[in-house]
Amino acid sequence: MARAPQPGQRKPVTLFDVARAAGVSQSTASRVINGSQRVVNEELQQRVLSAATKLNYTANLSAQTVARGKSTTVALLVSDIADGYFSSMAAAVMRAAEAHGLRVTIAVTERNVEREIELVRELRGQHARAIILAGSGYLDAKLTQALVRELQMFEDTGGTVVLVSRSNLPFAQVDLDNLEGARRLAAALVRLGYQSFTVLGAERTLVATHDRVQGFRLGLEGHGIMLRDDQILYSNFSWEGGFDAIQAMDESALDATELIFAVNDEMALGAIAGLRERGMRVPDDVAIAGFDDIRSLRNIVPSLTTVRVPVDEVGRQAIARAVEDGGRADHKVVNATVVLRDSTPRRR
Amino acid sequence: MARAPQPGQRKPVTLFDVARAAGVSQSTASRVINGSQRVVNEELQQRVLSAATKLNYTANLSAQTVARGKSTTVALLVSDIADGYFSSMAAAVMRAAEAHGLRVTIAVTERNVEREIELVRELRGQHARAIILAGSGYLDAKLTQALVRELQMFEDTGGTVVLVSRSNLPFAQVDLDNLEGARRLAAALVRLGYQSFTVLGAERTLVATHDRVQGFRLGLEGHGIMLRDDQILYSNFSWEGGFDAIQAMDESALDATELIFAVNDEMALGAIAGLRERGMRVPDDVAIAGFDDIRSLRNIVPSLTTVRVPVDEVGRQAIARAVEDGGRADHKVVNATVVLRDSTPRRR
DNA sequence: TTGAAAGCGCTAACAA
DNA sequence: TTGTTAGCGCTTTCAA
Repeated sequence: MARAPQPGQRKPVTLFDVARAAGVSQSTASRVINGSQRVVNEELQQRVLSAATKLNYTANLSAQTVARGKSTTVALLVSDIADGYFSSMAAAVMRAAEAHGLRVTIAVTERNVEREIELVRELRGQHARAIILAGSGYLDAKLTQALVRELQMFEDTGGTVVLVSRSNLPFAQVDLDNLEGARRLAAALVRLGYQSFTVLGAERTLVATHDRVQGFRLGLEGHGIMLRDDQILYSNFSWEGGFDAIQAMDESALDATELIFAVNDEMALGAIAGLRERGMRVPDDVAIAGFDDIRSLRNIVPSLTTVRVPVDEVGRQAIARAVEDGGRADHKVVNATVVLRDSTPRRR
Repeated sequence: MARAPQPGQRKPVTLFDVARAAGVSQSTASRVINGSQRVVNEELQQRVLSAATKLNYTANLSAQTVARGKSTTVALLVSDIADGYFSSMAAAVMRAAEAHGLRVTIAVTERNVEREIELVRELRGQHARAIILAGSGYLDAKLTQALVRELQMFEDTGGTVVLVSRSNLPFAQVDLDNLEGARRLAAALVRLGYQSFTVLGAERTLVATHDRVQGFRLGLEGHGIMLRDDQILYSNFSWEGGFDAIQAMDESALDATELIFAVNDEMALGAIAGLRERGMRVPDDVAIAGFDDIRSLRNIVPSLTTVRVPVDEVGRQAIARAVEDGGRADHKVVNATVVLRDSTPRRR
């Protein structure tokens, strides 16, 4: 039953009101305003439109969603919206979505798979058109299984799942060539004369960082340099992770390192802060490289060598996958390109 | 009429299905699951709950919104989600919202009032519980008027409008003490020995930046230093704005400047890049200070003097205003605190 | 305490 | 081309 409008609250103008004002049926008004295939008489069209304007009508999205059984909203799941990488990604996805007349709602997983699963459940209830999962992407078999189940249920009810930079799951994907990017970076650094490395990895269970570590290792091996396991330090996928990892390094290991590769820029920046704290200069005492090319790098001196991820392209591709409903398990790889800067000068 | 489910698509489980499985009426199921005031028999309660779990039921939010005539979603309007200030604000608002069981949808205005107005219209259609307007806030009378009209219509249909750091409109507000913060910063800088200043303002029409410029001016005047109009440079409220402003400064003006105050950190960082380009060092050749204390400042060397805006507190206050429906035109001021760092060393 | 039934605003199949 | 009407999934009043 209708609840009584609160005192001081006006009932919103509905399509019914518009139809009455224009002297047509509600269906005709619907056809004119929210555009169906059917064609409507020019004059009625005008009458409806001007009635809508006069009454200041706006469509009730929820009602449309209920009636149509599907919405025009895609959900973007990120770990942390305050992180430079994810906020750029969000901006890119929103830009791309607009071109398709889609709304984007952002949800934050806080790097927590349980929460991720819960969010997917909620989004199923919201009839989201698609879910774009950016970031995280754990290798943990059990949790992944639960997540996959939930995602599958989402697709069963008509939604599309798009994975960004996280592999091995049976859904549409936009992949970064993390492996190739890191491999080429390693090769370029060796060519610059670097010989001894320390890698700052993130949680082993993260697919993307795993690939970046592997790629870097392969790149070195391609030039006959072996990366020992004790030259890989695992930490959190964040600024703090990079900072802490450096703080925890012992003196001799640090001294033996010519270059530190952090699997993402935030970690690299944290590492730089950590090095500064320990009285070491970049690149004089140790060189450093990151991955992502986040926007805030433009403020860093010396400029940071990194691998650029074209977020705009990633956003476009993610939305493209989200709207093509046929493309289940469709796969698209976006290239990442090495950007050499001052933090890794030519050696000797 | 019901559309036929697409091949391969399962119809989502509805409350009706749950009720039938539990052998109760739909109303009872509704009361159990989506909690009304009414009390339900313990045993039925269990039956409904277990049926829901077994069937993997999730409520259809849109349907709830339609039936209830109001939603649990608050909308956050920001200029640019990739901007460090706004993405932190978004994170803070989302955190605060969760504690109240509210969803947040983020919309991007691209610093465009027309777009802002359009978004508010849409949100009225979506029955958003509240709209939080962060950033921008123009002084332009005509556009502001149109925006206010739209916001008023939003409130007329039962929503709450919350303005963050933008004044003089008849809605609930969370205000930063931009004026006081800037005033205290100026005072602190004079005490450090600075005497000649250049201010990088943003579009004159932005309320927040206007207050920051005024506050800074007042702070200087308090110590007998006058800020001439030609010592205030107006530019865009962004990194590029700061960069460009410095590029455009003439040599003599730059030489005469001991300290540059940019009305936000992004501009300050842009300005630093601009100075670097012109071969000037910070703080040796010129000191610099910003406003906001955005997260990425932790990567900046020398560290940047600024005025800290406690975004978490702002987010909490904004959500608090959003939920208390009585509080129309309620007003809350959040303090900003001066943080002196290496970019403004003691002079002489 | 429970259920039947009306209604939220909108869409779409069907008949005219 | 237009209108009538049933229905989307849910809430809530009202009567039992």
